[in-house]
Order: sequence, then structure tokens, then C-alpha cells
Amino acid sequence: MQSRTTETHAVPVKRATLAEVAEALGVGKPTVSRALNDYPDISEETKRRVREMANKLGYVGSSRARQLQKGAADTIGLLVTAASEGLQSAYQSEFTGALAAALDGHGLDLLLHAVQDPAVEIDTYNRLWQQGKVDGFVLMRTRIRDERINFLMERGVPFVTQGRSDLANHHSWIDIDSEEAFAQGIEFLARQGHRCIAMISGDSDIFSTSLREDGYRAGLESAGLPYDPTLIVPGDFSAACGRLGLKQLVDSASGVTAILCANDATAMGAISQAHELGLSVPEQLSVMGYDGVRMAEMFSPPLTTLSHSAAESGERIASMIVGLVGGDAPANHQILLPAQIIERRSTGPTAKE
Amino acid sequence: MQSRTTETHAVPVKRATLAEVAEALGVGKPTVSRALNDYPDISEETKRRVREMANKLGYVGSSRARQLQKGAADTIGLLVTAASEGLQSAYQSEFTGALAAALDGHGLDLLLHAVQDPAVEIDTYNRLWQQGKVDGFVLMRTRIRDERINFLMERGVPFVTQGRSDLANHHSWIDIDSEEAFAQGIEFLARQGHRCIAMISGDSDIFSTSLREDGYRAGLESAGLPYDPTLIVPGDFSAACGRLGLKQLVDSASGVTAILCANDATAMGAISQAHELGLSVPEQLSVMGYDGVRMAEMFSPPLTTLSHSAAESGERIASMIVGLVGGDAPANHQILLPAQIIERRSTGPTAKE
DNA sequence: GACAACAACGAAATCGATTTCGTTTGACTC
DNA sequence: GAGTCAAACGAAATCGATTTCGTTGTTGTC
Repeated sequence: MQSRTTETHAVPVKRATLAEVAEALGVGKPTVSRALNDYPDISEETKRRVREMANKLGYVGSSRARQLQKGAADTIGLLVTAASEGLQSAYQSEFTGALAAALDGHGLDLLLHAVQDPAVEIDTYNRLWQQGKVDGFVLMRTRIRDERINFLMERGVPFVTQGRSDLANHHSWIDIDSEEAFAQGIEFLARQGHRCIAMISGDSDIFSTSLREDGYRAGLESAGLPYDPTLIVPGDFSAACGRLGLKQLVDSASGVTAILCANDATAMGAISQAHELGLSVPEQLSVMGYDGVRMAEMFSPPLTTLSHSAAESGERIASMIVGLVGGDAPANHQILLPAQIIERRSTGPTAKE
Repeated sequence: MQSRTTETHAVPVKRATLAEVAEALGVGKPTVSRALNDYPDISEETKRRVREMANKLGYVGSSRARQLQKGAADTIGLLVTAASEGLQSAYQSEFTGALAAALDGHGLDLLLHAVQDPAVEIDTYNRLWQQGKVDGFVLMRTRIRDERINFLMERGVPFVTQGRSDLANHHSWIDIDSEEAFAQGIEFLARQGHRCIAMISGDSDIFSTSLREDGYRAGLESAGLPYDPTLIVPGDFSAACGRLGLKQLVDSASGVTAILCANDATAMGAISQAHELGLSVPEQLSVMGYDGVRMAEMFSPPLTTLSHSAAESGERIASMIVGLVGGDAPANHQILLPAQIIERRSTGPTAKE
């Protein structure tokens, strides 16, 4: 590693204030403020002059002062936890990007905070809210008995979750109908002739995990296949657990010919391990993922997956949180989006061995 | 899609103010403020009482008011552009997560903004700065003649770039010694017997791209291999360009036996395409990536790559921007970090055909 | 011509914490 | 006991925009 220093030549440029614009124009501050905010009691002529001068002086209102007075930060908070891999997770980062883009469309900024120690998670939500740095939150990966939700609801903090929760009827959320999606995934595999289909699941404390497992069971049932609890192997949405899970399934010689994974990362890990064990996908083993992250398409083999749009989720959540913060939406709003199968080459008809 | 609404039961809890704490204690506001900020001219006894009461009242200072008075936002801005795939890029999202975590350690928050239209990119930097929403910026993916750098330098806005630039001597940056890394990558491949090594490169307007190509050439030279310009195929750091690039190299029947890609995403795309064309990796073709993203390990085959730590880059950039913003560091600071080869299974000795 | 009604704009208060500049109290000196 | 000095604390100003509440002119009406 090399490291060095050089001189800096920065010449700070001071920012123009509203008072300066007012003085330059020989009018009062309220006039400038209202003209810029397009109030009806300012004449068109004055508004024009004010806008012109503001422009000329390169005036951009201080959001600090504005926030203090108006009580709004025009910022939404998003906390990612190391435990859920944070932005390491492809889906979560795609969603985060989409959310940031969508919020921008509403004039809001996104405050991203990495929570390292789970013990201070709630404190961080509290601090950001109390400090007035954010007007509300977006929560990813809702958990079973999610204390964040209780905490925020208790103090009336606006928030929208990506994923349902135990208290789903009492707050705003957006979610993918993963139960239905997993059921369809199983039926799809069954139609291809698979009789013994396993699932590598997600963290047991994530709310959505049980929904996905329910879908797995429902799919099995509607396909007329027996349900064997040992065929659901626990995981944590990581690629690593996909490797482990696959090895375990193969070692147990359960006769599995297809595996539906809790998400794409896990599916990729499973495939990677399968290759390592000399199993070819999909000839000897079909693997299906969930989420439809972009990388899935570039995987080898390209991943068959239950896809849903991070962009759409992001946009809808943005609208919802804007409504909540703005107070236009006194009631909670809940949206369930469907996922759809994208068939690629990690799945195929079962081999006749 | 389903959508519904339910009633909300939120009971807003008002936040305690400094004045309230002062009154509850029967002391003046300045006393509370200074006690909480641990000023020396407040007696220990008073500090204790103030802290106690503040705690009891659940007082958390409004950062809005604090910002207005102190002129600092305790927030660093990071803009991701759609053009550079933003958080779609595994490396960029890993880095972003690491940066957020590191900033947290310094008591700063990260403001993430997605720039959709390149035309308003500079405006956005300007707005965030003028509004006082951020104290400084971190720039990713520096470009050749990067106007963001000129803009920020001109107005004395604190910033640190991840990647050098034309003005590298005049601002703070952190970068990976990609030239050296690529040279070593080529030498590594050459040692395995490869004589015809291609490169799938990155966007030509990204500063680092030329460095990587220089490294490629330097490696060729030190390995005593001839340089053929047609063996550098242009790309854009995406997986898609990896697919295209590989196809092009194969079609041209150039006799290439190894490919060094501009980053891991491109390498994965290339491998995926190779498989599709019936080429086995690494038996018939070796592919090496750059960055060392976590997914690379789970790929099939696991990717040999020139790895460097996003976490370390994030931490160092955080320290640098903190220094700049705090003014402790009047001079620029520049750090060059090394990358190292992680040999996995996407590379191997050249086949004797 | 007196008075209501309205349009257009300003002075001053406000948001909540920090800072500047004193003031008070007590200890200590000679 | 007057005078010095430091420790401990407060009143008021400050940051910059917004809001409240008037205050000016103007127009319109009878």
C-alpha cells in the first residue's frame, strides 16, 4: 500500500441566503419565501422578479432551516443489518437502488444506515427519528414478532415494510405473494415429472420464510405429491447455505431430483455445490430460485426462478411512504404483488435414470 | 395484485426538547446544552443531573436545529448512477454497504441518491450541498475528465473518490493498484502456459479502465508475450458484455485460451456464455475476474479473481472524508491498495489440445 | 366621500440547539 | 476588607427559512 499527501487548493464558496435575495431585490424575506413557494398572495410580476434574482444568485434554500421550521426532513431512512447480509444480498441491493430512484421522483432522499450490532438497531431507529433526520422508514426483511414494527407503531412513526408481519393488518406493507409463487414453482417442477422435490429454506425468524414453506406444501398437495418434512432443509438466504443444503440433501440419498430454493442466492450456491459433486444441472438435478435477480440470468446454467420486480416494489413503496408522511393517507395501504416463473436452464424434465 | 386499506392507530409521541429538559431541572438552556456536550465549565454534579433528566425524558437532540446552528449535517452523500448500474453492481453495493458501516463508526450517516438522468447529476450534487443536506461526498467510478471532480473542487466541497482521476494530485482518493493487479493476473496466466490471453475491458470513459489495460499490456510484456490490440475487447463492466465479448473472441477464432476480465461480473457473463457455446472452463478456457465480490466464490466454477477488500476501502474512505469534513486534514490524502490473486477453479493450465 | 373588501407585502415571532458575552458566587490574596 | 480571579451558569443573539398577524394601498359600492 502506498499513501501520500498533497496540498489542497479548495476555495470555499459561500451559499446565498434568502435574506440576501430579499435585500438584493429590496423586498422583505416573507415575500421571497412565498414567491418561491408560489403562494397566491404574491403578484405574478413579483414572483418573476424573485425567481430571476434567486436564479442569478444561485440561491438554493437551506434545507436545514426549512426542516427546522417545517418539521420535515424530506428524507426516508433505510437500515440494513449485517445479519441479513445487508447490501451483500443481490435482491436487497437491487431493491435499495430502485427505492432510492423512486424516492427521488417524489423529491425525497434516502438515508442509508448500516446496523452492525443488532442490539442497537432499535436505538438507531429511535435516534434517526428523534433527531429528525428522517420523516419515516422503509423496513426490509420483516421478521416474526418484529420489534421494529411494534416500536415504530407505538410512537406513530410513518413506515412501510417490504414483507408482511404478525401485525400486517395494522400497518402499511407491500409484499410478494410468495406462498402462491412457491406453490406454482412446485407445480411447475411436478409437471416436469419430478416426484421428489426438496426445498432449501430461509431464516426461520424471517416472516416470509414460513409463507414460502406453506407455498411449498400447498404446491406439493395440489400436485398430489407427499409431504416429507425432512425435505425442507433450513437455510438463511445465503449462497453458502445453498451449498450446505445441497450437500446434505445429496448425502441423505433421499432421491431428490429437484430443489426449490428460498431465493436466487441460495439456488446459485446449491448449483455451485452440485457441480462440485459432479452432478449436472438440470440433467441430474433441477434447481429453481426465487426473486429474479439480474445475476440469475448470467449464471451457468441460467437460473429458472420465480421472478418479481424490485423496481416495481421500490416504486410502490415510495408512493406509500410519501402518502403516509404527507398525511394524505390516513389509512394503511397494503399491496400484494405476484411473482412469475421465468424458465431458464437450471430446470428440466426429470431424468429417466 | 391485491390491494387494500385498513385503519391506522398511530399515536404520535412528541419529542422532548432541550428547553423542556432545562425547565424540568430549573436551569438555563445553555447549561443543558453544554452539560450534554461535556463542556468544561459545567460542574460534574450538574452534568450528572442533566444527563439523568435528559435520559428520563428520553431527550434526543434535534439534529435539524443542531445542523442549522453548527452548519454541519453529519451526513455524507453518495450518488449512484443508473449508467454505472448503480447498486446492481455487486462490487458497488458491497462497497456501499461497507462505507455505510464505516461512516456509522464515525457518527455519520450516508445519504444515498440515485441519479436517473445524467444531465441532472451535477445539479444534484449542487443541490445536496447547497441545501446543506450533506457535509461532503464520496464518488464512485471516477471518469476520465470527470466533471463532478472539477465542480466539487471549484467550490471547495469536501469529497473523496474511489478511484483516481486526471486531477489525482489535487484531491483525496483511494484506489486499488489495478495496473499492477492486472499485470500480475497476466503473469499468473502466462505461468500456467497460456500464450494467447485476451481481455474484456470496461467502459472507456472510466478512469480505471485504461489503468487495467495498461496492466494487461505490462503483464504481457513481462511474460514475453506479444501484444495484439484486437485481443482487448471493449465492455462496460456488466455481465452482459462478458457474454458478448466472449462470443466475439470465440467467433474470431483467435486461439485465445485465457481471458482476463475487467471485473467479476464480466467474468461471470463470459463463463456463462462459454458454457452455452459448449466450452468448458477451465479445461478449454481460463477466465479470471477482478474485484473479488462474494458471489464469485459461489459461481460455477468458482471464480479465480484479483481480489481486494471493499470493507477496507470503505473504512479508509470513511476516515478520509471524516478528516476532510472535520478540517483536521488540510491536505489531501491518497491511498493505493493492492489486490491479490485468489486462485479458484475458473483458471487452469492450458490444454495441450 | 365614507367604508367595506381585497390584493400585495413586511415586521416580528418561531422552530430548537448553540454561542457569545456577561453576571454571580465564592475562594484567595495582601 | 477591598480587590483579584476563576468557576459555574444565564439572557439574548444566532443559524435561515416559514408563519402569523398586521399594515398599506386600491378598487368598488351606495
